[in-house]
Parts: sequence; C-alpha cells; structure tokens
Amino acid sequence: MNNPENQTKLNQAKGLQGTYEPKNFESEIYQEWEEKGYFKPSMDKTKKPYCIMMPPPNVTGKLHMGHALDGTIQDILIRFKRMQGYDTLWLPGSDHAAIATEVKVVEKMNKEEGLTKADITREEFLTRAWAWTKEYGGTIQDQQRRLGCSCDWSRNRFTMDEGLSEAVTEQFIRLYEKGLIYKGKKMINWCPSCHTTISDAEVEHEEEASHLWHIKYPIVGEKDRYVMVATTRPETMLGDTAVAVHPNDKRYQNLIGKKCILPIMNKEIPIIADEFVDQEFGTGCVKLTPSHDPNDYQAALRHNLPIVEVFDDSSIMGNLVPEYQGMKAIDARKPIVEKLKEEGYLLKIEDYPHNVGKCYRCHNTIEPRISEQWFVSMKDLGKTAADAVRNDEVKFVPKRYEKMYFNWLDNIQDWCISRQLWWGHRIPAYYCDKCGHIQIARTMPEVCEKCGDTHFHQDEDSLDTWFSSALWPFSTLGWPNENEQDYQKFYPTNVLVTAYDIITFWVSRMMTQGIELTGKNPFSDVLIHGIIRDSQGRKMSKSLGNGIDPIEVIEQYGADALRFSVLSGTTMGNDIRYMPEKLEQAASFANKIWNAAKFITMNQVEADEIVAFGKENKDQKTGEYREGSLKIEDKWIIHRLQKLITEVTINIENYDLGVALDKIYNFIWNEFCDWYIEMVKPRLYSENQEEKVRVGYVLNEIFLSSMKLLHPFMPFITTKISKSLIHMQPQDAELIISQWPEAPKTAKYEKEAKTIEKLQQIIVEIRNIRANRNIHPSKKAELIFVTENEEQSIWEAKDFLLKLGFGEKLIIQKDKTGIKENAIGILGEDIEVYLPLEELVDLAEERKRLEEEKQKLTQEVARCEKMLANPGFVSKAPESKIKEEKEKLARYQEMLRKVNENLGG
RNA sequence: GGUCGCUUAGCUCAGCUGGGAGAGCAUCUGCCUUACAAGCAGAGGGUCAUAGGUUCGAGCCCUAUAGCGACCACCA
Repeated sequence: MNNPENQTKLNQAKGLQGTYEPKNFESEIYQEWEEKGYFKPSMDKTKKPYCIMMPPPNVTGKLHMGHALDGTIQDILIRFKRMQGYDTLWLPGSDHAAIATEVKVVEKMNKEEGLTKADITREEFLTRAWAWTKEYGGTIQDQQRRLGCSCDWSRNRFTMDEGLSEAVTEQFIRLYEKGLIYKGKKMINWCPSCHTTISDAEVEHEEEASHLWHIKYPIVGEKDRYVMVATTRPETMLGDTAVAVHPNDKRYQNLIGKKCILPIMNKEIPIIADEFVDQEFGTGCVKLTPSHDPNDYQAALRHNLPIVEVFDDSSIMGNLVPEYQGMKAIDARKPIVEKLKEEGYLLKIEDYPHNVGKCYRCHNTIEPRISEQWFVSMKDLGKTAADAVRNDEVKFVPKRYEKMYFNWLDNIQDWCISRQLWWGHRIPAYYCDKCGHIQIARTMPEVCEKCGDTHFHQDEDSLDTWFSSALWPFSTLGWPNENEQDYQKFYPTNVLVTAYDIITFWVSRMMTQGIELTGKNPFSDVLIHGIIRDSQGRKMSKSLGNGIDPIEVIEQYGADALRFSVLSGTTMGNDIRYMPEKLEQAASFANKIWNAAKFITMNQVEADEIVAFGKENKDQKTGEYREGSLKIEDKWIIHRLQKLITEVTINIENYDLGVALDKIYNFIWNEFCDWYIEMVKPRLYSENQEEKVRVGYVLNEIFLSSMKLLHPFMPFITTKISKSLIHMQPQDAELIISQWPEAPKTAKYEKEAKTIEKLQQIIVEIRNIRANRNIHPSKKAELIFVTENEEQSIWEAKDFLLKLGFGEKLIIQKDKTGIKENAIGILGEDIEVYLPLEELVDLAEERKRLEEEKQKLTQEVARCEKMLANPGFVSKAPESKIKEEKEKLARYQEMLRKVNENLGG
C-alpha cells in the first residue's frame, strides 16, 4: 500500500504543474495554431463555408478595447463554427485610412524635416506614406494575435493592395457608366484643417456656446428704415446676396421686393420671400449666404441669386475686402463685428447655443462650401439596400439597429467621394490637356475621344476611404474576378460584426455597393455590439486619457481573462462598462479551471484504462452508456452537461454570447467543481481500482466537453488544459479542431438528475443547520434517512452524502423507529432526514428556530392555497403550472405538519 | 425637433415567448477540509424610476411622466 504522501507526489508528477500563469503559454499556443495552419480554410468542397470579414482597422492603428471586443466576438463565432465542422474563413486586414494617415505623415514630415505638403511632390509624399505604413502596419496584427484571433493571416489584405485598388477603379467605372457617379458643383463639407471635403456622414454636430448677432441692413432709398437680421456667423456676411423673410410675415410685407444695403460691402441686395424662413426665430429676417450655408444655398437656387464665395479653403478671399484677405474664418469674426459696431450696424448680441458641424477626424469646425466634386447618386442604391433589410434578407442583431440603418438610407443625400488628399485611391478620371474632355478609364487614355489629342492629366483628387471599404466583403476575395476560388466559396459572407457607431459609415455603404456590384447582399447577418466605456461610463478617448490598453490587460491578466471580461454578463448591442473587477473575476475563473484540471490530472489512473473504459461502456454512435456502467452522480453530471450543450449551442447561434458564457461559467464552477468533484472524491481516494477508472473517465469526459464549450471564449487555457486530459478521440488533443459537443435529443438521466437534486437540497439544508448553529466541521453526526422509495439511490450516493453532509454514518429506514425525540428533521419531497444533534444544540434556541420556520411555512401554504382558490388561475393557467402549485402546496403542508410535530415533541 | 435605448441589491450588470426577483464584486459569519484562501460553506441586502392601464397573474405587454444616454435633423 502506498503511503498518502508518496501517492500525492506521484500524482503531482503526472499532473499539470504549477499555478495558472497565462504568460507562460499563451503565445506559445498561438504560434502552434498558426504554424499548423488551423486558421486556414481547407477549401474542402464537402464542407459548408462560413466566412467573416474582419472590419479592417486603420493600418497604423493600435489595438484598443473596441477592437478587443470586436475581435473576441468574431473569434468566438469562427471557432464555434470551425468546431462544428464548417470550412471557416476569418479574413483580416487593414484600411489605409486616408485622412488619418495623411495627417499623421504630414505631421511627422513637418516635425522631422520641416517640410509641408507644398514643398514636395505627390510621389515624394507617397514614398513617405508607404514607409510609414510599412513601419507601423504590423503592430495591430501582432496585437490581434495576442488576443488569440484565429484569422487567416495568409489572406491578410490592405485596402491599397493591388487587387483591392483594381476593385476600386472597377467600381468607379461601373458606377460612372451607369450614370451613378457624376461630377458637379454643389455644397459640400469642407474641413479647413484637413484641407479636404468630407462626406455628410463624417460631420459630427456639437453644441457650442455662441452668440446671435443682430445686424441692421438699411433699406435702399428710405431714410432710417432698415431690416434687422440675426446671425450666428457674422463673418459670412461678406458673401450675402439677399435677405429673406417669410412670405406670410405681416411685419415685412411691404419690404418684399425692395433692396437693402449690405454693410461693409456697401452693396445692394434684394429682400426676398421664402417659406423656409421661420417667423418665430430671431427677427424673422435671414441674411442669405449661399456659398456657406446649405439652406441659403438651396434658397439661392430657388431665387436665382448670385453666389459669392467668402472663404477659400479656410481663409477669406481677396476679391472681397482687402483688409480681411487671408484671415481665417474665426479670426475674421472679431474685426468684422468691430467694424459693424463702429459703423453703427450692430444692434445687439445675444447668447445663443449653436449646433456646429465638426470634422470627425480632427474636430475642427466644418465650413460648408460650394465646390466641384465627384458624387455618387445614392437614392436608388439606398432604397435597394434598405429593402434588403426590410425583406429580411439581411438581419440586424439586435433588431432595433435596423432603424438607425433605415433612418440613414431613407434620407440619404448624394455621397461626395472626392478628397483633396494624396493618400488614397486616385480618381480614374483623365482630362484632355487640349479640350478638357473627361475620360474615365483604368489607365491613362492614349487618344482623346473628342479632339484626338494625346496628352492627358489625371484628376488630382483621391477617393473617400469608405469608397474602398465599401467593397471589403468581396474585394478581399478576388472581386471583380468572380471566378476566383475564394470569391466562389466564401461570398456572400455570413456575418458582419461591428459597433453601432459605424452603421452609417460602413454597413450601409457595403450594402449599397455590394448589392449594386455583385448582385448579392454581402452578408446575411449584421451583428451590432456596443462600445466599451470607462468605469464611469464615459467614452474612451485620447483627449480624456481614459483609454485602457488591451495589451496591458493581457500582460497582467491574460488574453482569456480579457475576453471573458468583455462578454460575461453583457447583452449584445448594449454598451459595456470596463470594470477591473470583471477581470479579477475572469482571472479567478481561469485559476479555478486550472486547479480543477490539476486535480483531475493529479488523480489520474492510467490513460489506457480510461480509454478502454470509454470504449467498453459508451456506444460511439448513439453516445449512450452501457447499463450499470455509471453511478447516479455520474449520470447527474452527464445530464447537466447535455442540457448545457443544448442551451449553449442555441445561445451562440442566436448571438447571445454573454448568456452562453455565463452558463458555462456556472456549470464549471458551481456544478462541476463545487458538487461533482466533491461528490466523487471518496471514490477517487478509495482503493477500488474499478471505481477510480470509472470516476477518472467521467471527470475527463465532462471536463473535456466543458473545455470545448469554453474554448471559443477562452481559447488559450482550454487548449493548454485539454492537452493534459485524456482524449477518447485523437483530434480532441487540439481543441481548436475538435468536434463541438452534441447532446442526445432525449434526456436519458432525467430521473437520476432529479434524485441528485433532491439530495443536494438536503445537503444544503444540513449545511445550513450546521452553519446557523456554528457546529465545527469535525463534529460529525449520523444521518438518518427515512424513505419508502429511494433506498437504492441513496445507498448509491452514500459516500458523498456522508462527505458533503458531514455524516459519520448513514442509516436508511422506512419509518421513524428509534429516532431520538430531539433529532432535527429535514424535509425532502418524500425523504426525511434526521440529525441526532441534540447534544450539540441549545433546545430553547432550536424551538425558536422552529417557530420561525412554522411562520414561514404557514405563509407559503396560504399563498399556494390562495392561488389555487383563484378561479381565474385555475381556469386560465396552463395545467403544468397548476400541477406545480398543487405539488408545492402538498409539500409545504407536509413540512408544516413536520414542524408542528417537532414543536409538539 | 424626430427616433431609439437605459432606469432591477451598496457598485457593475443579467433576467428567454408574462407564472413565486438573479450573478459578480462589496458587506457579515464560520472554515487553512491533501485541486484551488484568487478557495470552501453559509447570511444579510431589492415597492424591479414614477403614475395609470391590460391580465386570474406584470421586472417583462400598453399609455403617460421624470432623469440619463445615443443616433438622426438645414432652423439663421
């Protein structure tokens, strides 16, 4: 016989070593996955495809918590489907991020070389931009590896790759030829800081404390008569070409058609009537600056007013008032207001909160301007894209985000796609040097279609970044070559995962362009998640400095803990508050799993015996166990696991990832560790070899399945642990390619599970009694079970009942013969348990406790009786519910009787 | 101005098609029981924002109100 100490040492040698240290194995495991090619699809034609396109982060970006969440969700889905036997592709990549990158490169150039864009040529700039891209381009990918993302790096794409650039040109040409792209002079959003146009979607509106300046415009030819206009932007008055009033406004009827003098410019402008004017606002008179206000612009078009531009890029144009020439818009405000004041035109200044458009990149105020740009007509494209969702061809999860999508598409304006940037896809428009004729072509044309000249120059502008990102689901797969193998197999993709803040920018564009160009919806599901906020609920931002670096979190807690922390207890689509406590919980959980694994592997009998047990007792086809091969608690845990498998699989398929994760957490910790392992210890520590093998088998089987279920969520620790478990199937050694567990359709061990649950209740009761009375664990007692039906199962559970119930001896009998008067009774459904603890318990206090219990039970009985006496309930509630209530009533009545009996004795 | 979401234990959040309120953390009480003290066993703590309504029955459905938040919107 081994002495226990030696046995422990021997066991430890076989088992998992040391404590849980994610740093020690995470990168090693990732490397192995990647080297063995597990992330790549097999292209096996018999396997169904499953494909996710990773939203491409900015090429020079760093991983932030948003990416971590986004990546975790996608990785879970991909790993889940991979284990289910799909041929999975998760395609990663990065976006050239035109404005962001260009601004950074310009800044760097200015800092290091003292150069501005004007000092160098386009080519010289692009050389620097590419160098920058190459230098920082890999950072985020490495960080995604740290997170455990199982994407196919061999298919990594960049929006400015050759193939993707061709796709962009193809897109431009096709849309142009269909008449969906045009060049025109319209009002656009101009960012004076980025020196480029931006699209409507890229303008953010912010409220700013400002003023309303009231200015008087004298009426021509009438002494001392004037109109008073109210404006938030006095500096634009230089470009005023009219004053407008509402046609029905009684105050100004006699002014309509007259002219007034524009101060400073000393120019006559007409007073017109237009319905867009709000009579209630300000003075009811609006100055019209068609060149710098979208409303004014529309009004000017209606009334054929001239358009006078005030600002060029960001400063005042020279042809207006020489002394203001070259001043920035904000700087010009002061002298202009001063001047108006001096000359007596300024009547009053009111405080006024003003909604200002800001550039989403640099946050500077947007200047609306008239400019000649390239546009995509969006109306028809938008309708088709919206219809695809309305017809349920494409499903948003959660559904409420559809409204955001519809709201955008139903009110869509034409999309300004030209940018005055160098970093990006250059517009494939060529102008004849001689006649100026525009030709749209893949490469520089040779002869002008119109005049025959042979000299051309290409449009200087480049395309909006989102114009290329819109193609991401298919340009990455080889489109426009539709015969490409990847395109054939994986397009359309399955699900797009992204945060709600990008629905208008990206999701809607992918839908419109995807449907137009490929004739198919680019994905069938759109999974929308929230954004991660700081512990106070604020958005994480650079300026606040409240961002959390996921890599630091991984260093400290491990990638698995990070992944757990962003999903546990969350609902898809809701914002998530970053809570360090959540990471502690995650780390504790990982540690718990680690220790459970240690326990299992430490107490392991020979693997061969366990495998043999499995082969002998489990039908490989049906998954059913041979009669008599399992003990009752084994059947219970198997039943619980099967239930878990069924539920978790459905939860993941419905994208309820937080729910799924928490169920797995609960099962592993509260059922497997807290109950099953404890139940099984007496058998494991016994000298009965057969019993040890049996238990060893079930422990391995259940734990391995749990690891499989958990693997998509916490891939590293599950992989690490599974390697030290005993596998029935060879591919189980590599969880990433193992088969997702399946549960039989009909539960086999329902009855056994019920019995165990009953016994659990009894044990909890016993613990309660002992805890309330402060009875030390070493003080054991006899457990006397009184029952008519279940001797067999109780005898089977004898060992763990004694261990968990602190019993020293188990006695089962059909009646209460010989039970001491003051024994404490515990009431099960059809079992009663007695603890002869009278010598340990103060009988007076005991009486008090019983009185309390009596009171509670009386209440319960009354509640049940009331419910069952309710005619509405009896006639309308489902039968199962009524039955349940009846059973409860019977039980409570029985318990009450019991308590009364104890009190009486 | 329009639309949407949130309001549940001290804190952060779950709660499926309506059927006796849950988790994690925090607090309190016992336990160093040979996988784990990052643990084990217990306990306390909630008029489910407010007011109505539907229903036999409402955290859940309907209406209104309040507070917070988001998105959209051209009111100078």
